[in-house]
Amino acid sequence: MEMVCESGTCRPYRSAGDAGHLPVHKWTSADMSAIHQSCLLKQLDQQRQQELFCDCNVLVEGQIFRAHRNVLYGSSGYFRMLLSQGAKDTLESVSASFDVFSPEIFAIILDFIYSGQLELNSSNVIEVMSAASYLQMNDVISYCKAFIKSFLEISTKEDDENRYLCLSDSSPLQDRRENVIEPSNMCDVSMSSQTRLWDQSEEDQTQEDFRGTSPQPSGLQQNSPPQSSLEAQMEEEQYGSVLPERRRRGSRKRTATSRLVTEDTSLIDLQGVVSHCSQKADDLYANLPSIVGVVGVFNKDSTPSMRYKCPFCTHTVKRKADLKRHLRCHTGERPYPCQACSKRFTRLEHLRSHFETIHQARKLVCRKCKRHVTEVTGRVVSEGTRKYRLCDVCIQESGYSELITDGTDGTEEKEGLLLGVEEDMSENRQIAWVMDDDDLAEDSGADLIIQEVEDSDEEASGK
DNA sequence: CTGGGGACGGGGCCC
DNA sequence: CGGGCCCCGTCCCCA
Repeated sequence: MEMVCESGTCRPYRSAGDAGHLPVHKWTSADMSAIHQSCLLKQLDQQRQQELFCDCNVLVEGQIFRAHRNVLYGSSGYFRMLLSQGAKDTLESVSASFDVFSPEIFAIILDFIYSGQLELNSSNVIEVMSAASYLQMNDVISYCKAFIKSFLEISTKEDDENRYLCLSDSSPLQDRRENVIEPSNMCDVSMSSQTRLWDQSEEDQTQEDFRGTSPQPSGLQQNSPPQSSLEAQMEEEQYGSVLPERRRRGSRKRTATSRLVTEDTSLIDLQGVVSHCSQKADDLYANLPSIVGVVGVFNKDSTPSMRYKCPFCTHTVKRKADLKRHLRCHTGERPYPCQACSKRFTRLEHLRSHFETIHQARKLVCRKCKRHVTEVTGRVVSEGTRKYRLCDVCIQESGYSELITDGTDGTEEKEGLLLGVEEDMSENRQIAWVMDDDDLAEDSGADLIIQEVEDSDEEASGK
């Protein structure tokens, strides 16, 4: 028995069970599967080019792309959602239109869907990745990330003890590049993508995710990009080996400080890439391609609204300045260090809020009884660099009253207490003492010194 | 174990 | 466009 691929591109196969013939090659099931998928994909691509059985029109900036809905369904989370909505109308042609990426970019995406060949270069990779993010094509995103990583000649970065980004001196650059995909004009991802194209279990899981988190895409309307699994994917990638402390703390989007995962090229952290390349949000922002600015949302009165899309996640913002601010959460940039405790912040207002709360006891609330106090009635208590207020009642109840000086020999008392703090701090223990408001200004950490620094500067000074 | 509060990060938007 | 305010979500700590 001889099996011949109809496309004529595959080599003939002779069954080993055929007594009359010895097998030409010893094919494994994996070979067979790959060949079958390759042949099937080629067939579908031929059908697409001949517009045979195409049941889906994709309109991109006025240009129509004909495709098969089942292929789109299997390749893109966005189309999966879109086509799921119209699943009952199986006999009617389905249309979708986009203005958020160019026809050229979509052609690259569509070629990838039908061939597994992704034509990436340095000038289109961001736009392709952005489009892939919109279309929820994680394979494409992963390979774009890999491409960028290799293109920028990046290496791994590691979290330092301060949980901030720094260059790792521990491993040679060469070693760290072993798992990097070298840049090329053609990024061949055919087998992996094809294999995943019809991976039902994964598809089910993905769809389950989309049901839970994504807004429903609508065919002819331009909506904000659906919540991609990219974010979850990136988060998962980021924290595959991230410090547990960092993972536990922080807000819902802990995107700033993370470790680059290099064991697998599919687990490449673009955010780490960007950070490692010492690109501040300003630089990143200045170099963003035009695709970042998108018209994809309609106001309530149906007028189009311009929004700016982050190239690294699905987030869109109204103002470019907000995008610039948002980019800091991807770059890990924390330009506002607290002079009192060395904690760093992405925004000046966060630093100010932190400083006033933690180091200046600006809250006129007794920390113990929560009652409102005044500058006079609320005495400032200090624990290390931390300060807070206690009302007179709570001070007496807590026994801190013994530490209050009568003003005549207060200097000695305070000096003694301060010395006591230092001694106890050396034993990793803290002791409280009471200060007047005037003491705040004298305390080394009392005045907020706003000093915008770069991470690299801070690291250098730290070393 | 659980609920409340504090600290912090991030988005929207006004000035 | 930057600064700042407000709001909300998340995490951690503590009673």
